[in-house]
Amino acid sequence: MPKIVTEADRAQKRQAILDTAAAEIARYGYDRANINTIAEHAGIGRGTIYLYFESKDDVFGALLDTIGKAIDDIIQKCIALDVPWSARLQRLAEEFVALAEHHRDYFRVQLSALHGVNRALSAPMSRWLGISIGRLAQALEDASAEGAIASMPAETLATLILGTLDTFVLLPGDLQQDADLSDRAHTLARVLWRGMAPDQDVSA
Amino acid sequence: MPKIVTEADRAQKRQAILDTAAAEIARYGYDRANINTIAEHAGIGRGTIYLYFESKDDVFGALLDTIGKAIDDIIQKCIALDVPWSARLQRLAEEFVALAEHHRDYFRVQLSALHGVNRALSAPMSRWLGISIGRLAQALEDASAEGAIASMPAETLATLILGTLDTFVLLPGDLQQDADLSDRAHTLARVLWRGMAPDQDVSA
Amino acid sequence: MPKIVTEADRAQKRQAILDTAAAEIARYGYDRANINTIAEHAGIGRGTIYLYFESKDDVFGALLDTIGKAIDDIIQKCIALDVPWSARLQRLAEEFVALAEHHRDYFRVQLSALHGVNRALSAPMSRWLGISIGRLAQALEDASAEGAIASMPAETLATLILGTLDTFVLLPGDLQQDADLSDRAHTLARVLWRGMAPDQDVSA
Amino acid sequence: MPKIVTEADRAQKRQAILDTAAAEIARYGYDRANINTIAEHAGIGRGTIYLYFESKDDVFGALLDTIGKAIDDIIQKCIALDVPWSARLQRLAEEFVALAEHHRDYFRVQLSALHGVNRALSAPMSRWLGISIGRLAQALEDASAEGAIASMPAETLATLILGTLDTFVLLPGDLQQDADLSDRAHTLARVLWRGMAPDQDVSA
DNA sequence: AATGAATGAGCTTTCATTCAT
DNA sequence: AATGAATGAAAGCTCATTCAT
Repeated sequence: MPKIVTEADRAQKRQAILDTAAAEIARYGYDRANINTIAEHAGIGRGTIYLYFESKDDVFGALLDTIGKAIDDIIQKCIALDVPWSARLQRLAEEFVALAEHHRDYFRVQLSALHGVNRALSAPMSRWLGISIGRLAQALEDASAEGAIASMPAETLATLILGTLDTFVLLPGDLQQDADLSDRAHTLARVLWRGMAPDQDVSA
Repeated sequence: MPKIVTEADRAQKRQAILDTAAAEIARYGYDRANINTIAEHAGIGRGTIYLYFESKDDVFGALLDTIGKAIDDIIQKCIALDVPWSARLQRLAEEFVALAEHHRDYFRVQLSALHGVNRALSAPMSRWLGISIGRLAQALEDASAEGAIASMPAETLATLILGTLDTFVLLPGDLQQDADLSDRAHTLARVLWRGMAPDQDVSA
Repeated sequence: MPKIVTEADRAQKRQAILDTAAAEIARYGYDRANINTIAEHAGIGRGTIYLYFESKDDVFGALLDTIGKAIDDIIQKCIALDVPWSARLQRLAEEFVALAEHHRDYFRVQLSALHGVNRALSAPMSRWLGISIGRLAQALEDASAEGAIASMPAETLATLILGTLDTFVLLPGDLQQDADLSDRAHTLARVLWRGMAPDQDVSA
Repeated sequence: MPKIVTEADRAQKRQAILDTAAAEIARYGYDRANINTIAEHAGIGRGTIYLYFESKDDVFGALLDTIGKAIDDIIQKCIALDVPWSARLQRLAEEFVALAEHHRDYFRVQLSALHGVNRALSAPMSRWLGISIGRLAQALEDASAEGAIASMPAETLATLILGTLDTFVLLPGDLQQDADLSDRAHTLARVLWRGMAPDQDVSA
């Protein structure tokens, strides 16, 4: 009788590979992260990775999907909150910080994809970011129509917000700045809100 | 009889190598940009690069210095302007856009260094960014003391501004958004200014 | 309670594996034919093959025995026929063509063994071919003594006949020549017979 | 000043690689012949092979061209001889034997290509063989029209002759038969000639 | 007895770097 | 000073084989 491997076992191992890959990519960048090391750190054989993924690029692609989705989930959740926009921004910043604290690798990999490697690989990441930006832009447009925020080009504003958040959760660490990331997030949310609040309302 | 090569010749060839390297790295990322191709495109022999640089990493390091300095020059110039802060921000954004238009490669390489490759290589870039941020933070601190801008943690604000600018000049292109970059820069400066203006003054 | 597997079951499964292996090897050559695919096409588990054979080479060896024996059987049968040598040659060619039509894979594998792979693997095939050639040479020697064929070095003649037949049943297909294989076999037998007939008798 | 490498130097090294490759392929077959070993035996670095050839397949292709051409040259030369066909056959057999003695590897590689490896690789060899067979067939057709040989399907006869020659120069060695190859060639030519001579003339 | 997930040796290929010229 | 032919370490990937179930 064959060894029985449930779908859940497979999914779990797959995730373990992705986690290890994320750590490696975060540390060395995509090109230098190597399959041998990933396998070793994941505690599995070199060939095993190829039972779960078609190629190194496939590992990367799966990883980007996981990450892109995780970030998009945050966007979706925050813009759907039934609170004032200033609070939504606040929450958005907090959620990014939380994700960065649990999965700092995610942002490293995301930015590595956007900026560090060849075009082919940046495509999946751009796709997710495009989706998230579109989603946020739509919400901002609606808010603007209701007078909840100042009147501004929604897509530009959405790009600004998400681009800023992505960069912001990593930069302080990279630059070895020591102030607390949550405090920084608070400042960030405050500046963003003041920047986009309707003219009569800059409280926050 | 040794060929006579003036210091100016050397500097010029060195710069030519750096320019070609920037283009290659911007296109393929650091790891995939290859020395053979760089030499070929620079119109020199493969070995010649090693007369001007110690290694591929050394080329990269020199490039990052050039870029870091170019950006730092912009910061220095803009914060020294004798105009209101709202105008300085405006100018800063414009200068970034101008640099991005003349040397789009620079930002690609900068972000590739910060996010795409291994830590060792990101160090020189971080150093320059740290310098620029420190410089801007100091100016913001002074402005804050004079009441020219709202009271906020200066380093965080400086990090936010520069991080945002860096990302912002590339993201729209990457995402194939089609609005004009200058228009976007205008919006960006406006949001930033509103975000950091003293409470009584949010005009811009 | 162990599953009951009769000797006949074993033999049958063994043969199924050999047949599948023959097809794979014929299509891709020995080295590129892979055990995974063979198992899959044979409808059994990957490890099961190793219950029937020691290794990939062992599968190949067993296959070559099957093939070598099949060809040797033809030789034996044809030289034992109670008809003139011209007719025996004719029959030999027909039988080769028939085998090639039912088991084209066999000749592919045979030639792959003789010419395509390493020496170790060609040994079993050479052994069989040696046996067949020896058998045919003996018969030719006898025929020569009786004056039924021209006087010629028997081993050389036997090698010529079998070598020619082996090659001949595959070459036209490989070269995409379109004339009928049976017609070709007829011509082949005729040429061979004329070539070896006693001087006074070149009819055929 | 760059190292000066003449076209002749290049051609010579290229040929050295091909010779080594031929030996390796002859010994192990295409798939098991490996670039590492070829480089090692050729006394050059692994990467150097790739300065002369695009890939392993390219090495193989170049080799097949060399071999196919060498054999085709023999055909061309022999059928152009101004001697009776019996002598041309004799000469053909001798030339094949001579080539086999100087370049035994060639025939090994040729047959390895035809029979041992995947279709893609057998294509170039089939092409050459097709050319040679076409050439010989045409000459036989003419001879037949003039009554210099018996009336027979020319293409089939040409295939038979070349297929037989190819196989024949290797088989005795493979089978460790010890009779002299030249003697064998003589017998082969004699049988072939008797087989195809016009009816009134079977002398040789 | 049968399975197939897991393994890792071994392959082809790339490319930063060296060094004879 | 300049070159580019040569190198070999290192990477991604395949597949015969093992072994827990």
